[in-house]
Amino acid sequence: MAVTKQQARGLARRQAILDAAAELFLEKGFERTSLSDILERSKGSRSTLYDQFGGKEGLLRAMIEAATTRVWQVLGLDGDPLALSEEGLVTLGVRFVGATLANDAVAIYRIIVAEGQRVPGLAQFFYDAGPRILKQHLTERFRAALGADAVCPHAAEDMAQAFIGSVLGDFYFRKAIGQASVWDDSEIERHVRGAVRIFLGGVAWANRC
Amino acid sequence: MAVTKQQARGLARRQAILDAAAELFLEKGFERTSLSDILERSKGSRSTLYDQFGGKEGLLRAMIEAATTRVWQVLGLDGDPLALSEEGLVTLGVRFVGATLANDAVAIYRIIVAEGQRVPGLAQFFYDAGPRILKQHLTERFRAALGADAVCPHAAEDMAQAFIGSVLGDFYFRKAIGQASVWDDSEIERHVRGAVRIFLGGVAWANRC
DNA sequence: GCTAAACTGTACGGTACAGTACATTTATAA
DNA sequence: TTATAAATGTACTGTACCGTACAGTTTAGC
Repeated sequence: MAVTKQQARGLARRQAILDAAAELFLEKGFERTSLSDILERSKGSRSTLYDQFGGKEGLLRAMIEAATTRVWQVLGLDGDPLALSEEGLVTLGVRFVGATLANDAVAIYRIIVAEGQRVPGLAQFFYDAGPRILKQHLTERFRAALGADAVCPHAAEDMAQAFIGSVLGDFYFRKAIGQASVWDDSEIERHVRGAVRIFLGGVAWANRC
Repeated sequence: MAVTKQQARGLARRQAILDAAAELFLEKGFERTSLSDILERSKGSRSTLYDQFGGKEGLLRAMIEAATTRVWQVLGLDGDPLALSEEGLVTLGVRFVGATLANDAVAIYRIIVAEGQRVPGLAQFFYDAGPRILKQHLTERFRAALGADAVCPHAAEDMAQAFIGSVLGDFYFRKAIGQASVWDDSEIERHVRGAVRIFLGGVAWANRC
């Protein structure tokens, strides 16, 4: 067989440590989580951790790679054709904002902000596996929606960027610093609608109540 | 006299410690800066530091309050009347993006992201003294530009938020995680112009090259 | 010159924690 | 059954660093 039972046993312990690390890192941050915390929760042994990950930083890398993929694929927008209508974009925007503000996603971002400078490749991986893919995805859908009307080469990308930025507003900024962790759904929708109106029709449209 | 020479001497030492702390915290982050580092650079004494600030966390508070004010007042936009023209908004946007991406400002944000959860009031102070004031300022200027045309009560605020969000794009997000620390000015301007066009005329206008 | 405030310098207790070493136990394969 | 691979448990080392104590020195005010 491809994976022997002994190897499977190793993988199981690896996963248990990884799960505990993910919980604790996301909960308390990287610096403030000790290896003993992780070993206590995973029922694993110090030696196993070093055998599998080489140390605390290796564990961080492994955890970020797993968690980033997991958290951001929730944002994988379905392939429905994108209509450039107010209702369509408001629905999309509300879903996008909600998923982006998910606690786990923001917690990973916090860790990357704190450790990304120091750990080579961490920020790059995170960005490529998360936000970058999302932006590309949205760009493609805007390009399709524009269809033959598209003239300017950057138009679809600019649109995706403007849509993301204006719909998110400063919600993400504030959530990252731990301010007002939960917003009212209706407040988010109201904001998204305002942004979508500007996005669709420009400043003049923003004035419609 | 209001301040005796002895008190002045105290204030000078306080400032020296504060300056050194600001440099080191912004350079290496809060957790990774030791009091010994700060004392070495400020030529101060451990006892003085504890007399003046009560400890490492008190020093952080004092440093954040000083630095936030300093860094964000650079963004204090002048009071020129705001014209809702492409060129006017592009100029404003480029200046705004440049100031927001200043190394010191982003470094403070990183510290707040890392420590804001744990130190009560820190994030609140930062947000109120920085981003919040800026948003209010911009909202007022949009309200004035709209003048009597304004009908919807939230219009000016929505506009300010959408403008900030779309003009910033993901530059701030990326800079915060330490990715691509410097962008070409022309790239920023190109992006800002794309955002401004959408902002002014909606999606349809984004297609003009 | 005397007094008091402010600052200096250094030493040390206590603690937390990453990483290593190694003897022991458990599970798998032959 | 026996050999081997994998995981465990624990103890230990070395280090970093916050916070405190305290004796000594500089500086200002009268």
